[in-house]
Amino acid sequence: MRRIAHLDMDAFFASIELLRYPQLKGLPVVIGGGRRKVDDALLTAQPERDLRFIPVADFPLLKDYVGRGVITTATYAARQFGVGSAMGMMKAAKLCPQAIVLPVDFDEVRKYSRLFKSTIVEIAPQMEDRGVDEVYIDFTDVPGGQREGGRVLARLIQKAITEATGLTCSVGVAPNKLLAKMASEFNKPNGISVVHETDLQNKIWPLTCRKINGIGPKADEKLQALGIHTIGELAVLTPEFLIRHFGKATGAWMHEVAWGRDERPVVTSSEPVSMSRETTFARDLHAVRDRAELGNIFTGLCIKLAHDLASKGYAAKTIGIKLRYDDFKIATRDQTLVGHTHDAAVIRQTAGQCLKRVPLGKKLRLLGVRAGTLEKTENLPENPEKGIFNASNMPDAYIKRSLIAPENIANDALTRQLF
DNA sequence: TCTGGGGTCCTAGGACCC
DNA sequence: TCTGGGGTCCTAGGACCC
Repeated sequence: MRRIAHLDMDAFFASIELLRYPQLKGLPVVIGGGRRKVDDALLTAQPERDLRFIPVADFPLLKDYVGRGVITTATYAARQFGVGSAMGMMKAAKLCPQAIVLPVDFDEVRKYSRLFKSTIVEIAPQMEDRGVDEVYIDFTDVPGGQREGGRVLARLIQKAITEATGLTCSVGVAPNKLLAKMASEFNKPNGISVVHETDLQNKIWPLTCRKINGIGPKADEKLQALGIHTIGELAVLTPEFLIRHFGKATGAWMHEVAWGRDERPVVTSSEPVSMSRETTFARDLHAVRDRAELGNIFTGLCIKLAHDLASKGYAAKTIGIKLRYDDFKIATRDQTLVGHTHDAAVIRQTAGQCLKRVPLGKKLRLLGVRAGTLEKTENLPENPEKGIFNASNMPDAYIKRSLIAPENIANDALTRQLF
């Protein structure tokens, strides 16, 4: 019988900090940043990390440090105050003034991430990576994986992870990934939950539709408008009805998941589809008035992206940009090249072409550069005509095929001058 | 005091090729 | 020459997830 586990680490980022600073145990702590700048500012301001154990309220320059940052995670003590991940840092500070703010230590997070995953793989080799703190594990063919519906193996893995890392995790075991993911939420923290097909009515159907991995705020809003709140209510609807309201693929999928059906395999390895770098500015910038600053940031992003690609051994055939305006509206443009590149100059030039096709009247909040249609560098031919482009061997007609109407390319003096 | 950064997948129209 | 259909690529936007 197929047994799939979903495992996620409990308050991963926060727990790592608590491990390092046990004196914070039981106190409300919010871990934030996301922006390197914030982290750097905090570390510069308080090189002795102990000095940072100051409540947010006593942090007069907080805004300068956290700026537009959001919370990555919060300890359970902080969550009591309604503080949660993805919340703006300043809002969290208001909700819980006694909270202590710490920056994310990404190197440390990666270290623990590798550690807990390698611990799992030694016990159960079929593991799917779902981010720094989450995995799926196929228990089906692991010795003992069927005992007590998977509970015995879950307990073994949980214990091994705690021994190796000092951290706790929650595990859900079920017939498939969909149900395993929901099950891992049932008993947090440090819990195990086993779900069988027969539990569908009593354990799954009472849950809100939002608990389904794949139903987000938009789909939920539509369902609410139709009077559907729980998964049980969703299960009653015919596929035809759902297809009428949500389209062919989504409608059919919704019906399947409401009945707890999911045949997706546990995928142990995959190739990246795209890589990107983006940054939210400390203040909104204008393409004309803040030209120099914007240009520097833009070039910096291209250089970082080129470095990411090269260091991971990939080259990209599609280069794109992403803008977020001050009103939070997003625009993207991309362009496909005749060959692949991981060269910063080529990326910068192509991304610059993209920028010419986007309205630049409004102030900008975010700028991003993206590389898509990736190929392993080692799989590309040596011949520069088809292989890897850099600034010196790039052909004049390096754009794959122009599907962009000329009138959509700004060619006025100002735009030419800018990019 | 609004709302980070890095991803995946899907849709949809038009171009283009056979 | 006309007509149509299928398949794939390119681009833009959007939903969703960690």
